Amino acid sequence: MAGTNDEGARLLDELATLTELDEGSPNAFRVRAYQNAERAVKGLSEDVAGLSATELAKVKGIGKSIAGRIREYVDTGGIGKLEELRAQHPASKLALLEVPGLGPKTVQQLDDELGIRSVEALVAGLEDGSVAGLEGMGTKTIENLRDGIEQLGLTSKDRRVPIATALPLAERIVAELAAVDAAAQVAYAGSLRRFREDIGDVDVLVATDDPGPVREAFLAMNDIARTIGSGDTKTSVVTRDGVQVDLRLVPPASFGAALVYFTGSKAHNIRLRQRAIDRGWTLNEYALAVHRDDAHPGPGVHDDRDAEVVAAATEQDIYAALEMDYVPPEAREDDGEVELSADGALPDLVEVADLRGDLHDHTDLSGDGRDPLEELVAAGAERGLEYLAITDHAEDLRINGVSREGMLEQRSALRELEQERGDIALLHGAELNIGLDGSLDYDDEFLAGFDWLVASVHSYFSRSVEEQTERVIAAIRHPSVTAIGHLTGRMIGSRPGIELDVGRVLDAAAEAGTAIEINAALPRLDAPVEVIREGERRGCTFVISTDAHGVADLDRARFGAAQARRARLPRDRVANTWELARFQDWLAGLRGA
DNA sequence: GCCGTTTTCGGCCCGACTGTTTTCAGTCG
Repeated sequence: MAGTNDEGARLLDELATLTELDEGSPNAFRVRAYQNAERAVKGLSEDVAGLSATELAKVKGIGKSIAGRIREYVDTGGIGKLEELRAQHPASKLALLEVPGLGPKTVQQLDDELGIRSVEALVAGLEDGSVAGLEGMGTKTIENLRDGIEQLGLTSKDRRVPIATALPLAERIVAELAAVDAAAQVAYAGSLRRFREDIGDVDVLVATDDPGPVREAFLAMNDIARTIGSGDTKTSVVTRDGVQVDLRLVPPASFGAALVYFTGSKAHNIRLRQRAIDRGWTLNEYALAVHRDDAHPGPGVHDDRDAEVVAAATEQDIYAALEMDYVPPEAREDDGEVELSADGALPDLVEVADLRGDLHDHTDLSGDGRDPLEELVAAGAERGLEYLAITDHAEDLRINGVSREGMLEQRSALRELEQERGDIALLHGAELNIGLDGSLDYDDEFLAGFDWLVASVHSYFSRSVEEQTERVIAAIRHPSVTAIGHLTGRMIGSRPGIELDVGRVLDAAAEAGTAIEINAALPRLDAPVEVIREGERRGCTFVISTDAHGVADLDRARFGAAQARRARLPRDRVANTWELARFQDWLAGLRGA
């Protein structure tokens, strides 16, 4: 899908970094222009290869010059300007920007005055004292650079933590701090709150008038290995797992403004501030307030008497003041949501409470499930589910698949249980294994006896795009298959997904009516956001499933809803938000067709 | 380098922190 767009965006990113170094300032407007163009290219649904320079220049964020560079890349495979910059600033010099405390100015100074163009050369310069001779290099700076180099790779910005690690950590910290009396409100923010699949560091925000006890409670937590720094408003630590956590302490009246600010994304915030400026206001982490040039309170002083506050206490207040619909954190990436919310055109997005059914659940009948049928069903009913599909692994999965006899026994037990309870509709299903050739477990007649069938890939992850696409499409087109489970099979941070021709797969799913699962397990979050978006454009139906292997897993439905919001998927495209009658009608049509 | 119901020039988001200086530059998020 749009391979040239990905590569084009990557080249623009490199152009931005090299230009930053070349211009010596991260705020050089040319740098931001490249970064904006990069995001514009990423957000395009068409392939840049098919667009003329004139068409490209019409895209917001891309002007005449960058349009020309993109065409140059499409036509020749490279960009002259980029080659030029690469020659001037070798990759080893770019790596210096990764050293904490080194920015473009200092990197250029090191090169100009000492010819230092790599981390190795910097280490040598620190050893022999030549760096210490530079202007502005005091003993503290030298020490920080030494420490920074040592930490490279440990807590550097490049180290990405999978959401499955970061989110439980953040929730543990939030729970612990919420128990402190002085903490009025506690939340995690940053890219984690935006539900990115991997994050750099964890940001935790606490509203308090009395920072001392909050900070103490934080520093006393078991998870913490060492403290990087601690001030009145910010404390940074590294956990035993090597995850950096920043604690931010803000006045309660500013909590909403701080939450917006620290949730980001940076690009989204810039758009909000622009809207503030357009209205004669200014937006920062303390408040949305009337802008006054003559009333600069000075650094560190934020006296509300000096500025007329328009909104600050809640995020909702701030968005409302900016004449926007509230934008859920997952959608704050500045890829169209600002315009949509300003126009009142954001689609209705999925909340966990909208999920009436769960359609991928394992009991202890298959080897990897933990809880018996009765307990899982009871737990589903307790959580307010109106329908539940039991989908144990079918016989092809050698380790823990279920025989025909086992399935039939489960079916009668399930029908009986449904009658007895009367408070939840039960579907008898299975999770089928998609073989390398697209074949499925059992035979067609036996498959037709199930109410709901999820087909998923569990093996042969490294095959050609063509093979993978064909096997998945074969499963999609099978008349008894109702959904495709964890489409790519990826495990975030540890296993890449299978390579698919996503467009062909999604078109086949849209045509057959087979639903695409949004698997809510944090290590999976599969289908990925880009695939969901593409599927929405191509007319696919989705289901959000917990893939529960035990009662507790039912609670991760909220992660599936978050993934759907991140993809900005309209609620009505998710079949398990539908009331039972509508869901059953749809299912009957799907299986009868 | 991009953009425009104050448009073809003159803007471009905002503040904290650090270290090094005595009023600020660079870095970071």
